[in-house]
Amino acid sequence: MRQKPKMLRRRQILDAALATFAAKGYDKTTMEDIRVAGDVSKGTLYLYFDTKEALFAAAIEYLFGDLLAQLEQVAAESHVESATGRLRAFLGALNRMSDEEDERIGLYVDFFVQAWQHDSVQAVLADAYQRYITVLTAMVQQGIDAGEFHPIDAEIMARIILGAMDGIMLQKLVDPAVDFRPTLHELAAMMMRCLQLR
Amino acid sequence: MRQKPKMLRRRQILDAALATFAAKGYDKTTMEDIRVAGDVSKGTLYLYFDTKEALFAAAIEYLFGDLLAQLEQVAAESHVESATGRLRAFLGALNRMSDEEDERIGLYVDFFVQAWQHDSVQAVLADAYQRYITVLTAMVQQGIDAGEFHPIDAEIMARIILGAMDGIMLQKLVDPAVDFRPTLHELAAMMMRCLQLR
Amino acid sequence: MRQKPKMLRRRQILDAALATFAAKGYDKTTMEDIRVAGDVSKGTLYLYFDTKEALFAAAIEYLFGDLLAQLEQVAAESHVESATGRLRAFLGALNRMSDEEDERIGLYVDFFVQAWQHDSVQAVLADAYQRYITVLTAMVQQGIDAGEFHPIDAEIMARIILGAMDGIMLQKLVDPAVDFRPTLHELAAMMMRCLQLR
Amino acid sequence: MRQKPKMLRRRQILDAALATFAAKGYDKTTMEDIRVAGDVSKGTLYLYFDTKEALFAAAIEYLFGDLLAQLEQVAAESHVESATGRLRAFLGALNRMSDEEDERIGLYVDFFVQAWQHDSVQAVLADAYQRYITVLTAMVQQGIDAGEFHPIDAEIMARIILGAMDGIMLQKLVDPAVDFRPTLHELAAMMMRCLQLR
DNA sequence: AATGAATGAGTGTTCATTCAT
DNA sequence: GATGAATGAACACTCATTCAT
Repeated sequence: MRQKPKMLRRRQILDAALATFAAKGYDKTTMEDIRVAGDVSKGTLYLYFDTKEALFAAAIEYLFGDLLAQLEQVAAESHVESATGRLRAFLGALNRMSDEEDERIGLYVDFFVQAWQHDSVQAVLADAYQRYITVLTAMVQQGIDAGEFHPIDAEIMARIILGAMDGIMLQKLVDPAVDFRPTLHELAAMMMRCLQLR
Repeated sequence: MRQKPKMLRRRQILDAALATFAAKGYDKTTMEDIRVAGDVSKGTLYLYFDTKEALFAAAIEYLFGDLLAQLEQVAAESHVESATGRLRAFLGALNRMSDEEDERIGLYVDFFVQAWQHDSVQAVLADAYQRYITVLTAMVQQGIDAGEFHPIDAEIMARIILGAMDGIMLQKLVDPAVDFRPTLHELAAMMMRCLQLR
Repeated sequence: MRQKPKMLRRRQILDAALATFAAKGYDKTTMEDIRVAGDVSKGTLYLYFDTKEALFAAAIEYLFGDLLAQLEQVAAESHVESATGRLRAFLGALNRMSDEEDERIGLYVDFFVQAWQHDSVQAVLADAYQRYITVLTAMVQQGIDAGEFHPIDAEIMARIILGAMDGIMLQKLVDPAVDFRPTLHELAAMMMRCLQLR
Repeated sequence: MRQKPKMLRRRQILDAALATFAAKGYDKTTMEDIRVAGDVSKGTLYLYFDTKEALFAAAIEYLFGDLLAQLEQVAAESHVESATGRLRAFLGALNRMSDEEDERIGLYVDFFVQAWQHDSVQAVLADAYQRYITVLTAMVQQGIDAGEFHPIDAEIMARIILGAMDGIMLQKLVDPAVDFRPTLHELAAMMMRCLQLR
């Protein structure tokens, strides 16, 4: 195939990898599957990524890259509303994202399993997760500082919220028929209720 | 090897399988690993379980077997206290169990990933998960019926609680240094606060 | 294939490996080649030898095994003759062996090259070579002690003799048409002449 | 990169190739290794040499080129001494060269192994080896003609001497700790002793 | 019931070589 | 002439599963 700008080719591979990992999981995905999905040669795959593990880690980074940057910016910029309003909006955004990622839940959970087994994956996922936690912790803390929320430990709160969302989506793997949206919605409402001072 | 009562031999294999799956995850565990851990021959392994997948599913069932029966009994029997007190006790029991299962978190998450990929695993895990949900839903419902809790959807509440616990433990895979006990503890407290009528 | 006594199967593989290594050299020989030559399955190959390198090392050991044992016994037993006569007989035996190993010269040289690159091969070859040196050194030393030979350093003499034989055979790889027998013969004669006291 | 006179670029590649082949052997050396060592592009490599095999053959030629020309000249020119003195000097020179080539012994032996497998390598090595033999044969013959040496077959003598030197160095691959200089020295002395008429 | 030797399809990875720029 | 991205055939090795004993 013709030469392409390196970054374009890289994306092409990462997109193929993500699609395949999302469909079959890390272990059942073969480099051959990715090769076919990405319409690249085996050699090219290894030209861009040293190992399957490295490709997986890169795919995680790639997937969370824009997403997190976006979230961080949103969290940093919105000066207008009350902390309450902003957190509510943020949770709404997270919920909407979860909706759209319906198909990728297996992949997300696989991230954790592979992080458990491969240090390089753990490093990347830890970084991404920490960024989620940091953003959410900051939002909660602002609410506390503004006197809008109960003075609880903001990071614990952040971990509860993110964990709960992940865990609820987990259920989809056990019963794909389940619609987790009402549960996520109720979770967000409940969290707000718990946080707010009366 | 001397013949053993079938059930004993079965347990021996399941224990070995659980220990190995818990250490290396489903995919990196080989039947040979299990053979060694269980001090059985290859042939015997297949005498008791048709495939690796079937062994994994059986291991899930085995692991949750006693546990769930116990929980269900506890939930059914304890007449004494208020619904509030009983739920509190139940959550406490769950938390304590989670503590002790520290080492098996990876395995638990792997259950979900394999359920995603293998129908037979999904069937078993779905059953176990449903039993958790059912028990917890019942306890919440009793509180509502007794006028102690807000009249929310009991199953959604159950799903939030179990999901949150799972999701919080998930974080351990990303950062093994994290101590999730305070988070779990705070979660339980918050759930009770949200539920209770004032 | 039917089960065979382990040692028989092992030999079957080693014979196939030796034949293939001798024909194509270590690097150009694939495990598949050996599999075919030995009429075994891939899996069986690895059941008996962990890696290609280990199989190569085992093949060296196997090849020199009987041979060296034989030589050592010959050297130890023949009480009858003079040291001169015995050394002459020994060199004659070595020459005859070299003759018959015509086809394997490439393999022998490959032993050295692979020993250079792989420690495990080096270890095995070093052991075999040392045994040759030890036997030959002993024979020379006996001649010196008996007053039949010049009092030179026996091990250096042994190294010269063995080295010269190897080096002369080396020439066959450069020009397969060359007949190294007269050269080997002359070498033996010359060595005897140099050693003997007049 | 700037254009260089063709021959300079060629040497740059050959030097890189020799260094790499000497370190890792023919088969473990990749064209990429040579590319890096030579600071050239992949394309340029193939611009100067059609295949890896051709590059190896060219490297052999390059390595022996000056060396042999030098030796041949030395052999042809030195009219002064007796044949005995000249052969002694020649062997001394060879021994000194061997000393310095300590690091390249693996490579030299690999020449023979690759010659065994690749005709093109064999052709080049055969040529170089023949030149060694020719030079040495001539020197021995001169000694015979001058009545200084026993009237033996000069070429056989040459083959014994060169072979012995090669074979003694071979031992270094089996035990890198061995110091072959005393052995080489003793070999030269012994050869002179055998040759000379008393 | 129990064994463990045997299997072979399948996997991640390498590397000499090509060719559009 | 020089480049380096792209290729794909080939390789060593793995492992779930079978079956003769």
